[in-house]
Formats: sequence, structure tokens, C-alpha cells
Amino acid sequence: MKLSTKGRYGVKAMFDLAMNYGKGPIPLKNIAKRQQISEPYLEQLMASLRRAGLVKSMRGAQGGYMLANSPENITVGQIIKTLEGPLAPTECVIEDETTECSKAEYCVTRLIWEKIRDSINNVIDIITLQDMINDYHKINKKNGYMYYI
Amino acid sequence: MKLSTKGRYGVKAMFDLAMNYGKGPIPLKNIAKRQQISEPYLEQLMASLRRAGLVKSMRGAQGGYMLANSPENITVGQIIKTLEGPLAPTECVIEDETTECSKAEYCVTRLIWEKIRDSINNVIDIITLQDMINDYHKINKKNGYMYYI
DNA sequence: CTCAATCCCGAGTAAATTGCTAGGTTTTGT
DNA sequence: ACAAAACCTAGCAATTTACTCGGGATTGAG
Repeated sequence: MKLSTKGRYGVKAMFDLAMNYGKGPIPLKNIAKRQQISEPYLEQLMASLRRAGLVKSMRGAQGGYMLANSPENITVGQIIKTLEGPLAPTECVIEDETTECSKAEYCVTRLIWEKIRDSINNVIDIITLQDMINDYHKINKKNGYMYYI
Repeated sequence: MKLSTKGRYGVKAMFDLAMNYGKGPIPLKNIAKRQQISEPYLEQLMASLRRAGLVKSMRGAQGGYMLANSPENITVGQIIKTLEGPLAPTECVIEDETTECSKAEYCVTRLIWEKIRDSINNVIDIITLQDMINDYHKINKKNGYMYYI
């Protein structure tokens, strides 16, 4: 029951972009270096995020990536779901799945998986990139670190 | 972010044992058949559950497995954690891990993984096998099914 | 107008994990 | 004695993960 690196790297990279929101396009190379992620691998993740409409890109020299919306309008849930697929503990409780399990009506274990799914979604759909920035400032003020990871 | 079959099969098998609590040892073969799980595979899972002290076994003819405690004293969380390991979304927020990440103090993403971890644990550590039995009776009364899955 | 910086794209791949199967040994009630 | 059961160890095919690699297309700056 672990998140893969896709979800973890994705959130880090998007947080990095949020910290640089409004400063024009940020080259992938810089993000990868700051967040310590393999550059060509991160490239693939950014491609998914772009196709999902969460980031915009500018090609060519002085190009890079930027958030497609302001940090308070992008949730961690959007990022994770884009990169990992729907965040359900089992196949049978993936929301908006067309083919439902034939035993769904009387399956007791299903009720548990639904509760787990809902509790996860309640957390990640509420946290925005702006919340992360606020957390960062709080931590930073307290102990004086300057990294954003 | 899926549960593996270990966790899913484990919960099903333990629910099966809970439905048969007090009826003496239940042979693995019967559980496997009712819950539609490969018998030798389930055997491995039961071995883990036995070593964790969640079930007791009787060898020989008329032998089988039974819960080591009453259904209201066994949680879904105990079962899943035994079979899947600690239920944390990332390595860095596994509880009672000795080697902590060096960036833990100022890591903003870590705060998110902790919230996800806690929300999952709050759900599964509260649900007992007795709760599942109660759910079963509720569903069963409503629509007349007799399976327990 | 060139060129370096950048994003874009598809393929390949080693290592780990998952979900089993296979083939035995030991114990015990009837 | 014997059959039904738990117990144990090993192996293995398929899938997934976390990348790497090699090139092509754009574009701003000099």
C-alpha cells in the first residue's frame, strides 16, 4: 500500500513550481536538481501533468514549466490521481468504474475498502499547493531552513 | 496505491472465521472454497496470521483454524498490517521506524504523507470483525442473501 | 541566421514484487 | 492404520516500477 515515486516526485515538483509561481517558465533541469529527481524521468511525469492540464509548458530557450492555475486552485489529490490513477485500495471500489463487481450488493469487505478510499480522498482533495506553501513558511520561520522539499 | 491480494484475502478469511467463531476448528479447505481463494496460497497467509497471534490452529484430522480472540477484539488493521506490513503511503512515514529521513524536520511533503497514513489507520484500526458481522446481518436482513464475503 | 537551451516522444530494460504452484513432512482423530 | 488436516520450503511466470537512451522539434538570444 505504498505510493510510487510517480506520486511522490509529482507532488514535490508541483510544490517547486508553486514556490516559483508567477516567475515565468521554470526549466525542468532546475526542478530536477532542487528536488533531486532524475531529469529524464521527471520529464515523463511532467508530460502527464501537462496532458492533464495541471501545468503549461513553453518550448525553446528560456522555456520551462509553470502551473496552469494558482496554487490555491490545485490540490494534491489532482496531482496524485493524475500520476497514479484513481486512489482506491482495491479495483472494486474505483469510483466511476463502469463494470461493477457482481457481488457488490452483499459484499461486506467492500464496505471497508470504500471507507479507506473515502478517508484518503478526504485528505488529499482538501490539501492545495497553497497549503503546502503556508506549511513551508511556518516551518521555515520556526527553524530557519531555506530548502523547499 | 492498491492493497495486494494478501490483505484482501486475509480480511475475507478472517471474516469467515469470525462468522464461524465458537464452532471449533474450521479447515482451510472450507474457507478457501467459500471465499474463492487458492488453497495453498491461503495456507501461507494463515501461517503469517498464526505467527502474529491472530489465529490458532489444530493439526490432524478434524483440525483447522480458529480466531485467537473474539471478533470484537480483532481489528481489520491488525490483519492488514500483519499481511502487508505497516500501512504508510511512503517509507519515510512508517511509524516506529528507527532510521528517520534526514530532511524530516523541514520536509513539507512529509506532512501530507503523515496525514494520509493517519487517516487510513484511523479507519482500519477502528473496524473490528464484529463490526463486519453486524454489517453482514444488516445487509442480509435487507435483501435476503446468505453468502458471507 | 545560427546555436544552444529547452521541451517532446517512443522504445527498451534491469530489478523487484506479486500471486501463485509444487511437493513434500508432521500430527492427530477415528 | 489411515485419511484428513496443518506445516514447510522452494521455485517461477507475469507484471510493475523506476528508470535510461536516443533522437526530434521549438524558440529566444547574440
